[in-house]
Amino acid sequence: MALEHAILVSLLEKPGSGYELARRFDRSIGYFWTATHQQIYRVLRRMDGDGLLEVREVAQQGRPDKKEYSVAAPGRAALTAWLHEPVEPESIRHELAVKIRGAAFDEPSALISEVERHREAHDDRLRHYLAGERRDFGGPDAPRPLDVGQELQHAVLRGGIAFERMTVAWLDDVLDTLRRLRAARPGSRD
Amino acid sequence: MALEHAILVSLLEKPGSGYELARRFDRSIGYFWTATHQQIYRVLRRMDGDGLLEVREVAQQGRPDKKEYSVAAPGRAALTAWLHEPVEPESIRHELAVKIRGAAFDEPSALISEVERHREAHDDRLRHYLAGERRDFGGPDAPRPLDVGQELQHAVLRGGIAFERMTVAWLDDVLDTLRRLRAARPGSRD
DNA sequence: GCTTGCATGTAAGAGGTTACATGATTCG
DNA sequence: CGAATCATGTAACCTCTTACATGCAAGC
Repeated sequence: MALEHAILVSLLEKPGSGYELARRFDRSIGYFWTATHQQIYRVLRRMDGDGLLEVREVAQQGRPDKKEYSVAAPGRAALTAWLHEPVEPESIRHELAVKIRGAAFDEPSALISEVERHREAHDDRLRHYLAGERRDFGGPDAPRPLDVGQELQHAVLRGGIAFERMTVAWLDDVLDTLRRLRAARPGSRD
Repeated sequence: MALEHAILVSLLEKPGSGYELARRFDRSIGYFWTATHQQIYRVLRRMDGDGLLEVREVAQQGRPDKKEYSVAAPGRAALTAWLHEPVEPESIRHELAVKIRGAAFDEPSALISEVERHREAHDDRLRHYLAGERRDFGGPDAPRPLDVGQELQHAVLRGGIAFERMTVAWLDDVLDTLRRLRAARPGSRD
């Protein structure tokens, strides 16, 4: 049910339409929770039916009309209740790690280009996060004072930055390992 | 479909029953891919139906009989095909990060004990991984030579270690932030 | 006698992905 | 004139979780 809660947080930060939420789930919120527009529309309708949200039809010029959602009192109460109940620490799911272990049953060096691709993707994300940090928070050591919401958003962003940095370093380590294995068995091709 | 591939990798490393696989998914393989026994039994039956696996009924004494699965030639081919096709770099899903951003709309200090709990859980996992590394690979700088499978398993384990270490450090950072926010607003209770 | 471990499953439901569908406007 | 953006949805399908169910053996 975490999508529901992520939507509540996002709408409390700023009301918006399903379309706008879908775009946020490609960016800021999406750094730690993803969702497609189909899923978002479905959940919004359910949440509205449960009385957690308020809808306002907004007529626009030059654009289709939209439904602007905001959080109703019961929605805020639901979020508070969730914040006070413990959630289990999750384990990650990393498909690439499955591939790396699987490479032992194929040609390990054939994975090099795939791992390089992932390394670049994570490095891109890292640079993107760092740019966002400079833009929104004035760099890693923000000039205080920021408000509570900004402080917490910055703390979450620092987590994203730490994750991407760690991942890039680990994938470099994996690439070293794969190249060393290739060098040790000269019979194999890349 | 990554569960299918994780099962193929695990069965190539060592054939076993559904029950044994479920236990592996609580440990080694489970560090980067989780699955419950219900899911595993269902997928095993499907994979067997697709001809990817071989089954052998093993009678045991003092224990129920079991079905020992191993990878058939088409299963190995399916794994190889998957290894050669690119997978998309995944984004993480981190429920706790949603909570941290949501805390702006509640009492941020109320999250402290929850974050502490998660920090301890990740620290436990870290110590568990480090113990496994010493046991199975003789520590971070393994005395070479290990075989290819062990090298790759060690590389994946180093990723798990890096992830847990990064997470513990980040949660310490989050705790600092939450405590600083509490100190700045003395009216709030914990 | 009770709990834990071994071993396998069914059933229902929630959550998530992929494909398809529509229609207006703006920009190159 | 075609592609991209804004905006909302349906339908089918797959995956994953949770609850329930069974039965034997070993150890406390």
